[in-house]
Amino acid sequence: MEVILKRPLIPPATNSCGDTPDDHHHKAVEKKVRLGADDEDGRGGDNTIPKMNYWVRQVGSRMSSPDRGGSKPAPSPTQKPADSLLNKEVSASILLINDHKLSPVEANSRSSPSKGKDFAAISIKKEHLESAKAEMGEVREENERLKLTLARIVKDYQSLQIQFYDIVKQEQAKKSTQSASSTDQLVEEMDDEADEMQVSLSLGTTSIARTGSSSKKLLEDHKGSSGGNGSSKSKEEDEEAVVLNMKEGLTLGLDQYSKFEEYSNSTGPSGADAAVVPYSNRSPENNSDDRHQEAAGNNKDREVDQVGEPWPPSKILKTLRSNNGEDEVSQQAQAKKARVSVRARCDAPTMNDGCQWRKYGQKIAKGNPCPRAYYRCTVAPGCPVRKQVQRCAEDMSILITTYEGTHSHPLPISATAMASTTSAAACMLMSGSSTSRQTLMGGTPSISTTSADLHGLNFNLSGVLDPNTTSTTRTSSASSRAPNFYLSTPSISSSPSYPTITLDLTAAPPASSTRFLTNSNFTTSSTIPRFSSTSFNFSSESNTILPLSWGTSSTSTASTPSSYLSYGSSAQPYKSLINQQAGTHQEHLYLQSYLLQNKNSSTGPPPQQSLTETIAAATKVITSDPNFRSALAAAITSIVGSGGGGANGSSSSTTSSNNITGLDHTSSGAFGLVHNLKWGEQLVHQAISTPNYSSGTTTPPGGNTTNSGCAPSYLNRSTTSSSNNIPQQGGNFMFLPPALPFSSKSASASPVDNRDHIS
DNA sequence: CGAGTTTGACCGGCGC
DNA sequence: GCGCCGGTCAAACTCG
Repeated sequence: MEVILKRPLIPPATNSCGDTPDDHHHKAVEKKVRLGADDEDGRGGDNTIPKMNYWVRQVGSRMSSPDRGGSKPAPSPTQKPADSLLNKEVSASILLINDHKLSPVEANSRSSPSKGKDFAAISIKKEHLESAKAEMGEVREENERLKLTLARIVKDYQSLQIQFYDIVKQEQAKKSTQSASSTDQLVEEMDDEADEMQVSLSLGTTSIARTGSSSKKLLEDHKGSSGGNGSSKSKEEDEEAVVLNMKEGLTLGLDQYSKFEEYSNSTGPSGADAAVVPYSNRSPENNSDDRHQEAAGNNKDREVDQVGEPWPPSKILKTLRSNNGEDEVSQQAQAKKARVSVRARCDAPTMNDGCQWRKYGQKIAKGNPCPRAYYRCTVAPGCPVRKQVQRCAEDMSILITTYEGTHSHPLPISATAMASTTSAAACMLMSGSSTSRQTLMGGTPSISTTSADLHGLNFNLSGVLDPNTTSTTRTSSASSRAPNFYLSTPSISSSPSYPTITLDLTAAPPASSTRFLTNSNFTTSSTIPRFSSTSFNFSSESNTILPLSWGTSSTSTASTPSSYLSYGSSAQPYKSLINQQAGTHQEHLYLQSYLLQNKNSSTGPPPQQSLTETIAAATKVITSDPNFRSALAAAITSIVGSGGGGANGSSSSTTSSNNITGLDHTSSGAFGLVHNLKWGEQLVHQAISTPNYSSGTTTPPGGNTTNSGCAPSYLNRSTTSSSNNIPQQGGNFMFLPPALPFSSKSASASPVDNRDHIS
């Protein structure tokens, strides 16, 4: 499986366009195999068709991307999976034809004017056609080979997993004669092992709900059998569940952290009898269960278990300890308390990350004159995610936002970047990062500090200190001197009970810092909402801080006091997804394009970069953790595809629509894909039902209407710019008009925080 | 009037 | 046991 997933990640040799026929070859094969996997799934669930459309759309976008001059319309949104597969065949041929720059029709039509002169050309074109056909045949052959390989691997995996569960069952049957607690422990261990087994396989967009529920179902079955009533669940059912589970795991997603939480939930107050709550079916009340354990006895009357029975906090802990053992408790507690801290220069009260937050408290923390504000996610009731916002004591321009928890709801697209980044960081934090460091260092272990020069940014995995303490200031000053992108590990954190990973966005390489200061007045066609500025200062050394306009407004709202994020104000808020699809055709550009971009940065105007890419790069580093590397690889590759767009931008050295197109493709595509990977099923759900978000903030004290809150500039790009630059490719996604527009009023702009500026 | 913010009080964890 | 501290609650308040 992994071979298939990793396949497109192999950076092929690129031509001047950063794309190769071989590149196409890989993509076509990979996508087709992907479809084949879905076909084998054979269930045709709700998530299947959108996935198909997604892949089909990718091919379609390639066909008609502007720089390729294709014109074939993409398949219809209602295209069925079988048609999609058929379309793959057609697409492969078209792709190959595109590689040779001419379609057969073009070859015929253009050959008429001067026949004698063009005779050689025609023959050449015929040769191209022949070679294209030959390549098509190769693609088909390799497709078949890969399908066979996939089938064989699936089969092997099935048999292995069946054997595994048989062994587990046998052991369980033995141990069932012993104490019940030991049985539970075995089941937990089995759960762990099963989850571990799935890490490499459960790359599933499907996932959280179905994989989780099915595995839980399996575990329930085992539990039931251990209790003496297991005969009701046959082995065949178990195996079926295993197979189902495994097949679902073929898709790509990032659900480990969520799974971890779910797992935690399943080991809740009632121990082995805990109700299993599928992730997607969690009600807010169920979600509040997270808080039960997270709080671990924090507050008085809110401890209600899933059947409504009150559980005193102490009892929860006691039960947890008795059922799972101290280690597991601590592990869960750690997982619950994993935090991701984002440091960024931001003049606005809070960093607008696309989510809605409600402030529920404020406290003066020790060692920092600036109060720390506590926010709770209000996108969905009961969402356990909290964030703390505090200004750095030494540098008031640095805003430290610490996220905790995982969203229990589909996220607005504008929020997916930060959410995926923080989630990935939390995953890395919880899964251990030593190996990832090695990976980054090309196999050289480095405990204290590891850096990777990626995308022109220096990434440091270092023992940076907890941002929530005074030691953060040392980090800040350090980052000021050494423009590194810090990903701190909790190993040296001064608050060991809260392992925190820090994404330090305050620093940038001096040589390229100007790129982050680019004032991106995109001049596009008049209908496109224009950003007055999407600049974002990452440089802590240069004090040339441009006015930040995170929550930039569209042309229609530019004169209004409140500024809106483009996501909400855009007429077609979901087009970013389309861009995403269109943009992923450059996913193979990977690192080279960025390196190229860096090389070219001195010769041309600075390319448009944004926090998008920085966060994306951070995600890259974060997810280099082996547990998630394979799952995230595609996402990161896509993210780096934004570098491809940037590279194009640097070469074209304009802010023309083409350039913007590249940015749109890539930035939105990057995070859209991340989102798609991580919340794959939710993505579809989102595209259909997620309410429109206008998460802009209120006007800051300065009265700058475009300077509203720190929001990554990609939030603007990914949405506003997509109005008419990107061909829609027939729209394989169904984008319904937002039914529930969120208020544009900020939930996070706080006068208190404004006071921070004064102080 | 509802939604969001403010702010003093309260609680639990932790170190001494 | 006591005090400190981080985190949270909830009534009062503000604002649109």
